[in-house]
Amino acid sequence: MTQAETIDHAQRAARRTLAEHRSRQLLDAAARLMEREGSEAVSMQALAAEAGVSVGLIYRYFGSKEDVLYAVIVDVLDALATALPAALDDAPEDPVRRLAATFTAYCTVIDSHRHSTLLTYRESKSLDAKRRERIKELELETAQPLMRSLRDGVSDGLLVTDDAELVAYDLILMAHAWALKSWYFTKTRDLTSYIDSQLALALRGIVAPKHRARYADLLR
Amino acid sequence: MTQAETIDHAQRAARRTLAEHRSRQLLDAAARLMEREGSEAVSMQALAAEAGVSVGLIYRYFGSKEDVLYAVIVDVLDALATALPAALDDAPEDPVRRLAATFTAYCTVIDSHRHSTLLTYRESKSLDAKRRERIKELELETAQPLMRSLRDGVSDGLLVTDDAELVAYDLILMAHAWALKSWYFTKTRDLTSYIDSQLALALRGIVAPKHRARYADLLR
Amino acid sequence: MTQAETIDHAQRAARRTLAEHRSRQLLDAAARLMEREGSEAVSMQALAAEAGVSVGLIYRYFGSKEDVLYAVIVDVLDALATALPAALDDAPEDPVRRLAATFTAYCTVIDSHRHSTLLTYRESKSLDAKRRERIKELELETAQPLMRSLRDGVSDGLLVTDDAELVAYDLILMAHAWALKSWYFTKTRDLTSYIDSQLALALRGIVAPKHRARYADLLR
Amino acid sequence: MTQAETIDHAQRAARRTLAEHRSRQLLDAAARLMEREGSEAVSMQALAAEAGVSVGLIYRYFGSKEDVLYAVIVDVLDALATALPAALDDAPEDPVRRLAATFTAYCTVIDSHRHSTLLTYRESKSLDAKRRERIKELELETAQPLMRSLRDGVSDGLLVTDDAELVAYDLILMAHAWALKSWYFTKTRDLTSYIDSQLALALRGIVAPKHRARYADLLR
DNA sequence: TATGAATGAGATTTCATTCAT
DNA sequence: CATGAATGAAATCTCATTCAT
Repeated sequence: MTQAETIDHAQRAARRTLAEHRSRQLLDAAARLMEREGSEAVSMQALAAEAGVSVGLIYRYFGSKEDVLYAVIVDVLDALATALPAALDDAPEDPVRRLAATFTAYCTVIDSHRHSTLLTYRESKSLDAKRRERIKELELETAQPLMRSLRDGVSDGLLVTDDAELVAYDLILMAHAWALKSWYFTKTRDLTSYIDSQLALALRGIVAPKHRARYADLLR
Repeated sequence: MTQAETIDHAQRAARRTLAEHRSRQLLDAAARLMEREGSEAVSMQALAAEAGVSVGLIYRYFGSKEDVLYAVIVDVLDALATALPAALDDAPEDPVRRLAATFTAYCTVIDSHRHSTLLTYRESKSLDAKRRERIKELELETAQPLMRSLRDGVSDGLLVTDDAELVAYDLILMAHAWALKSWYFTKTRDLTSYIDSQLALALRGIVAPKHRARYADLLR
Repeated sequence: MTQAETIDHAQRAARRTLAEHRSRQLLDAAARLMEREGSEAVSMQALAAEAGVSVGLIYRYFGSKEDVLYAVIVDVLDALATALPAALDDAPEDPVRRLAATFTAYCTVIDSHRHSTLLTYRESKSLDAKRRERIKELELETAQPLMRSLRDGVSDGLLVTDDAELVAYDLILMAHAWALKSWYFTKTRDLTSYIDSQLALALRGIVAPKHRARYADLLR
Repeated sequence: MTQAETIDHAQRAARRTLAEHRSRQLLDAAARLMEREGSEAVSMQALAAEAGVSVGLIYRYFGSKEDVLYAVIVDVLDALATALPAALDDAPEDPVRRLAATFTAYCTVIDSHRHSTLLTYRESKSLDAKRRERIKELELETAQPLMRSLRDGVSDGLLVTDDAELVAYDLILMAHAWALKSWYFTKTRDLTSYIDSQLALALRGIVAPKHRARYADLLR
């Protein structure tokens, strides 16, 4: 490697780092802004002001407003893609408990990205078809960890369902509902009790009768 | 009643009819528009074009764009307020079957107002606080028929749950999900099988073990 | 005169009467409306509502909104054209006292048409050149009675001025000012004391020194 | 001061200068536009076209159309607030001559802002209550220099009046009249002779009889 | 790389005017 | 003669995007 190549390499790395740093800075600003102003009124001007950069700069890192929106949404999905497997790292072997751990992690991520989650429902209209498809795909991928535990549970005879897909999606909906209907749920519950209640309800529908005693703690 | 009064009366009636006709025409156009354009591009221009009237005319029947949006959303809630009690008219006495009938009606209404339902999630941001509150109230009212059947079922020892509110809301979410995630669910299901599956799943979580046999048809 | 002609004649007269009645009704409504809403917001719709007729009907008696505006303004000028000569009917022979009587009548008419007077200043922009000219002419005509008294006073050696035109116009301005700056003048004065003060001030500038004693009452 | 700070400082100064430049450019364009179009058609489109900028840019410097209107009006009042004291700098000590100098300056400013002055009468309706109040206050302040000279003249026994406020306001009206009724006055007079005539007329009403000889030049 | 002034298309809303009844 | 529903041009304002510096 020549000296020039080394410098070039270092420069490119630095540039990539800066780019990542900027993206994060902007995404965080977007989250902060939505938290404060309510996930509406996310104009490029407002975003620039919140991030402490110029509007022009945003266009250096994102091609369009749609790009920013997309990135914010993907950010939640990325967080889920990271958090769900991580939650399983120190979870027990038991598929039902793994399912519980996954659902808990799901809800926790949604809670910390409440406004971005709303954005998924509100603004995905302004995304083009391709991106909308990609988001759907990513969302489906977040269902996989739930589905895996479910299927394992069924294989082991712990759970009973002939439609794991539907169950998984219902669980996802329950998690999303925490963001979508927080005005309702937070009136009488905090996140922990919401998770417990929903989990109990869902599990009661699928835990095999003869194993219910074993999960008494989860079924309330 | 003099002749003049009769005419006056007739005219006023005609005018009221026209007003209702126009409102309906506009609301239907809004629904159609969202159906075709994907619930984006709900501009007053587009709405006027779709309804085949002028922009100005919309403002004779609705005070603002917000008014139109609100009316579209309330329309769904009104349909629910009408359909849910109606569904119970020729439902059996059994609370569990009444619950099933209510949920079925709920899903059916949502299905026929799929795009308006999406609007509730997408555009309620552009509604002022008062209207947003009113919509929440109306939505909660749609939970009442579900809740009533649930509580009756619990009183009769047919159902077991200590959180009827949560169960009711989960059922509503499942109904809404048919609109929100139709891109996913319609891939492998039609409305009827969606209703059956969700109902089976939900009921399995709450039907008292000793009465499960009685509802074998509902629990699949 | 044939019978047909008689009927025709009677009909035409009735029609003319109706037309006059309608015009008056509308002009009065306009005045009332401006009084209440502040001489802005005089839309044809609002005018129709205030007059208790339909918008369409206004167009039967006035060709356009401009016509209505013009008629309202001319109404004030007509009132002046009637009131000023009338005020001189039972005024003394003395030119100075006739001047005082004319000014008093001028101010009184302006006071009772305060909002229409404002309209002259505010909306004459939206009148076409021809009408604007006509209004100027009519306004100049309202200056004539003042001018006549002034000139008579000068002939009789009671008044001293070589620019009766300017004095007359200043008096008109003082009268208009009661409408234009009522927010200021009404704070400390009523119409009568306003007239007295302005008259005293104006007369002190033009009454011949040797006749001042004679008008001590007017000069305060 | 570091180099960066210097640059920063310079940039901010440049920006302030640009902002002032733009405001002036827009205010001047507004005046020009009204001059040409007769103070009607002051639409944001027209203003932008006249100023040679885009509509959007106007909103960077003024929050609303009302803001622009207000600024144009305040511009005249500012010009008066500057010009009236300045006129007294090289005026003689004599209160009557100072009064004359102030009135002359007042009329001169009005003459050079004729169209903006009309705007005060025509468009103040479209200003909100707060701004309307502020304009009234500023207008009253322009009366102060006149009032001061008047009171000084009364103290010195040169002028006689028990209502300096009214006299001052009449002088202001006379100045405004040059803009309001220029169609009439400019037919036979130029600004200078208008000022002389009005001043002579006003002073004749208030100069103490025994001092009239001293101001023969002003009283004609 | 970074700025932010400038653009202009597009959105909502008003209201004078028309015309079928 | 009278109505008022319907029209649509025009006005104000916003905001994603560009570009000269």
